[in-house]
Amino acid sequence: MTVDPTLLDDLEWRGLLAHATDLDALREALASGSVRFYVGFDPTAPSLHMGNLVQILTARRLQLAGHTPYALVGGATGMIGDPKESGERQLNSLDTVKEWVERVRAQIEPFLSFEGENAATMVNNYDWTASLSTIDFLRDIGKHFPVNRMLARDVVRSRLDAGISYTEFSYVLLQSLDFLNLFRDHQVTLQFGGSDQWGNLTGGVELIRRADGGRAHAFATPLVTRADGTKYGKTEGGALWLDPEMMSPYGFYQFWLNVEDEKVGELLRIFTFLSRAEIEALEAEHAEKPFLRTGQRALAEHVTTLVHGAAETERIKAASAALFGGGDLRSVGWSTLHAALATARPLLTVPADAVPTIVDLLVGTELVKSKGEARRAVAEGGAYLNNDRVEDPDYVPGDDDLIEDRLLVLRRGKKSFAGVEVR
RNA sequence: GGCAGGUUGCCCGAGCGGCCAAUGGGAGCGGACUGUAAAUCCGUCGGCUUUGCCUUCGAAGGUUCGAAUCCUUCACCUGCCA
Repeated sequence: MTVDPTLLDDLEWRGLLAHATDLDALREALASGSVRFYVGFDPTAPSLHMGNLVQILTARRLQLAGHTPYALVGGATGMIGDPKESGERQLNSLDTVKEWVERVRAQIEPFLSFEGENAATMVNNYDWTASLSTIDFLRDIGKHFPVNRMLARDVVRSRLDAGISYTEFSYVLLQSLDFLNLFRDHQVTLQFGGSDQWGNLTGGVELIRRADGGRAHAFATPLVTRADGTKYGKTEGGALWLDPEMMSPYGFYQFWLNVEDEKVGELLRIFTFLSRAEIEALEAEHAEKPFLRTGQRALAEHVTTLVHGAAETERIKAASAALFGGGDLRSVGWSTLHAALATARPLLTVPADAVPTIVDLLVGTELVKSKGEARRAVAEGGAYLNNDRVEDPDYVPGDDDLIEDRLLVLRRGKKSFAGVEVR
């Protein structure tokens, strides 16, 4: 298998190397042939999200460069829980973890190739962890972990006041054991993960050295944050899920389209497979004519295509054009408009002989959470019917408001649309 | 173990018997400006059958015409002394 010698430089240029063990040694290893590497995903939710996508795409980059992926789902580690600063995790039942493992597995698979010389392999750490005896675990693994070192880790230290269970404290041993097992049984010599995983990554490298005298490598990808340094999804609607049931592909596309100017270049590097030349061209164009939002459009299109496919992305682009086009909605055409609104969120159907007030429609379409909020939206001038501001909270749409006799387009603020079908 | 203090809306944090759905800041939301960006300014920010009513100020009781504010018990947290 021939490998792409420029891989590491490309990763570096894309800003994907936040931390790494000896870079020169890693460069040498990657140049000498197809390296077996692994990246793990714990089933902490029914779906992976934007943060995990960084790892998935990075794994794909390595595979495209000729290296051999082992994608690990954490059936075992998901039962324990990686310590996080905000506090102790709630343990999930075995059934829940098993279900989530399958969902996560299905989300990863489309991004990797399971054929050819460097075919990917899926593994589940439950397979080699579940049967491990406590005695063996403590003797063979635990002996290599000095508690004083474990206590010095940032996450652990940050939890010492609030408290941390022995369960979570032990997590690093399990993840390190994964690396050791894959090293022994599959000659896996590289692990990467998010920068919050750095301690766990080096834990594995160190265990391999202590237990087997082996040499392994690790690197961490950066945490993707907003321009002001806060986490994406932390404050607003929640995480950016990859599952279309948990986050509509339309909402997913809109997220990328609305990214801040100063983040576009960085995100194009991390989340697309566009070449360096292509990205630099986009950045140049964006710098010159930022109002065209060329970078955001390219970003939204490419990432949405990666996650939801080209056909879905085309539908979303058409929907976005219809809703944000700025022209007369009546000229868009019923079927296009209907599809566009349905893409944004489920349509509300109301009987023609009992059309509710604008306030009730806002609540019914879930554009607002309560009637109070709906009244406020109207008072603030943030409620629109067919792109015209509505000022009377008791307004009841009449026949003249219907587009092609059966459709109402509701809008809350600048960006949130909902369709109402009258029949 | 002793002494002192704290627990308020999404977060931080005022209030210390009626004028309190509760000051202020942040986040969020809306408007203006713009480019479905950022910054800025303005507004808004528990619910409802909305000139009023209902549920909120750690939990449960109590005092009072009336409590987030006073008393009692309980739970948790933080300082100081052992």
